[in-house]
Amino acid sequence: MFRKVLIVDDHATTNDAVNSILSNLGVQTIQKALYCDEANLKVQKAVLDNDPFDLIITDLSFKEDHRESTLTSGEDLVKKIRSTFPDLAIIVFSQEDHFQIVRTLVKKCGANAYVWKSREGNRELPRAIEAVYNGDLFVSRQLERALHQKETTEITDYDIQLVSLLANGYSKKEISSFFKSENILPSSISSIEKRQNKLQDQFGAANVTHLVTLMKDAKLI
Amino acid sequence: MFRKVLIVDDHATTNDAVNSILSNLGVQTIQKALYCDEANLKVQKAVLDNDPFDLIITDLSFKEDHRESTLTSGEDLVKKIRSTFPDLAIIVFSQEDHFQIVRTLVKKCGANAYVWKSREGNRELPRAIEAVYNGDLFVSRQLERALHQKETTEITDYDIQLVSLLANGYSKKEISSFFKSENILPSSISSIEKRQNKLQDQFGAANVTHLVTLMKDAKLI
DNA sequence: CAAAACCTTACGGAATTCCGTAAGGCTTCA
DNA sequence: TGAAGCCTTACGGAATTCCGTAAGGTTTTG
Repeated sequence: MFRKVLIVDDHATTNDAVNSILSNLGVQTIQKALYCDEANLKVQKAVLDNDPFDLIITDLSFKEDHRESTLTSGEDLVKKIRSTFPDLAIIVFSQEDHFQIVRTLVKKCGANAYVWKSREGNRELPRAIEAVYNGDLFVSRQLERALHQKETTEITDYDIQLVSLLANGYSKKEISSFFKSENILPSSISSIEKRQNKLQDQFGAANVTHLVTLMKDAKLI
Repeated sequence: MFRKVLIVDDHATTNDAVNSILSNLGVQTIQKALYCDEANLKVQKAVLDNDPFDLIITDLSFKEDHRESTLTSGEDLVKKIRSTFPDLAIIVFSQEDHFQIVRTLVKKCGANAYVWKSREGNRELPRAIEAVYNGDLFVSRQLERALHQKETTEITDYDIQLVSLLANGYSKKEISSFFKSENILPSSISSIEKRQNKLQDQFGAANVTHLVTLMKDAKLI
């Protein structure tokens, strides 16, 4: 079983519950961090002390507070840990359930498991810990389709960036200029308009404001 | 101390942690509900059995699932319980922290306490339970200003309804017609335009799409 | 290799939004 | 009681978006 585990969550209730699960599994050393920078520091310090963590269980969303942060989300933390410590096992334990987020965390950011903080979360987390310890990938049953189903109308990073810019108040003219300056293709106003129309059809949105609403509800932006 | 308590939360980890806190406080009977309709049913059944609950601790947001629901949020549940059982103590235990939501839950919906699921949530919850048992109102220290500070540029229900309609893809023309048909004043296109401009200034939004984004981020819509 | 399909870009007209000004009514204050 | 301030509504012009069509290039398919 894992020897030394770090729990990263800013909800004390979650920390206590995960602590119990780890104790029941026989994990010897359990530490906690309440925000991402603290977690990153603890991981680095542990390596310097020649007593590294071998598992991290982290949430994705953290409450912003007065601290200056370089890592503001669980996703940032997962990326950072994966790039710095390629062998450190990472379990994401979050209530976020959108397929795009799951796919990103597991396929792009390199998490070893994604456990949905659902009603069955307490039962799935021990299973995820065992699976990851055995070298297996684990994703909550309800979210497995996120990794397998190939959607014919996939949302691309370009789409997300485009709608994010629209959501942040930029006009299509301004976005076109920005894309041209950043060498992001396609960059014409017409193309942006057509891509937006495509997304509106896909989401059944009446206009761009509605599209932004639907994509925020789906947590794509 | 409270005799019989119902915990309403769809996160098993939270349920377990709150369960521990209540046991430590000497609460004899603790039951759980994973969604709002289940909670409402349990409360009604307990009254019929002549063994009612005297406290409910509930989250606000619940994951939608396949069930047909009449109560889809903690706010719905709080309103329902307060209108049906005026003396049943209600504690809201949520990670939602926007002042408007706190004000609504406590002042309009009649919750006896609002505890923020923050890093100090585990320490504040026992204090909230004691305070409510003693007949006092309790709100997490960081959110107390929600009840006291009188904002000069308060967001009204009209504003929220207006922006919700904009967010859902309706044009100002359509909204004007809708307001006229529902006898909601003011209802002219000009007034709607001016009210939207006022909100855009207030939030520092570049356009209506940006306003919707900022108000969703603030969880006002 | 050629045709079909799709993407990018441009264009123009209709529709809507943005922006500022103005008039009348209501509320507040001196 | 009257003036000042604010709100609601209307109006018009400028700017932007919406919508459809078209041309050229690229990719896919037979």
